[in-house]
Amino acid sequence: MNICKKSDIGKTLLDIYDRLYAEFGPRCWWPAETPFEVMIGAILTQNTAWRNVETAIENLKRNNLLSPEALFKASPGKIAGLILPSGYYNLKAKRLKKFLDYLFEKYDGQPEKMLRKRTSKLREELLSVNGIGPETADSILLYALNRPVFVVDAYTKRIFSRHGLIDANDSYEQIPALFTENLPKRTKLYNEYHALIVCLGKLLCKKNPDCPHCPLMSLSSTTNPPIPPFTKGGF
DNA sequence: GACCAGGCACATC
DNA sequence: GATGTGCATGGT
Repeated sequence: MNICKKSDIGKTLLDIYDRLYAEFGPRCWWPAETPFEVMIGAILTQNTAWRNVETAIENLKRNNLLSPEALFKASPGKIAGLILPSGYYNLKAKRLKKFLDYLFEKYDGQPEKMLRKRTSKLREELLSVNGIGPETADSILLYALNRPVFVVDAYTKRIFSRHGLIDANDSYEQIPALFTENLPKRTKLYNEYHALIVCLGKLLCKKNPDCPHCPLMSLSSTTNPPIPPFTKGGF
């Protein structure tokens, strides 16, 4: 993973957070009106730009389908037509239906009932739903259910491996430990931190991995390899 | 026209 | 276990 002492890693992680916060300010994630909307957005944004997801969510709202009951009753074909702008619409329509099947089977279609269950059990359940992987499950836990879970995405891996804090070969399950074992276990901190990482990741110059505008560049030694180019597939 | 975006499941080796 | 591929629209 890395060779720094634990206390040093914690200080470095907080330093990075402070720099990002100073650069970008509070991100106030997740951009949604209800926990259910967060859950739907988490599925729709899989490998998709958020602006396209916004259009899809607006379509669902306009058709009064952004409630568990309405979406549960809607046909996959109807849903696919409305979420078309988010891409992978047939696939995502099926994934939404699978998630709603789970929500109704376990929680009577009421997301607030999920709050009664332990985080580890909820994560296990979410991962068992076809179409919900680690990042989507953790996004739901953190942003919809306010659990202190650190969300890792391709940006996190790219940026923190660049700065030598994780290994580029670390699995998804290894990376959150860097944060949860070295930072205070606070939902609000994890919420902002991940949102700030995404904000930075979007801005980094794709064609110039050593982007001099990156607010973290002074953390890097000259021996660090350049940020690897983004590759499809993630983990 | 090429590349990328707040992944995931499945097939193949 | 690791790697490759399909899923797909819309912005740059």
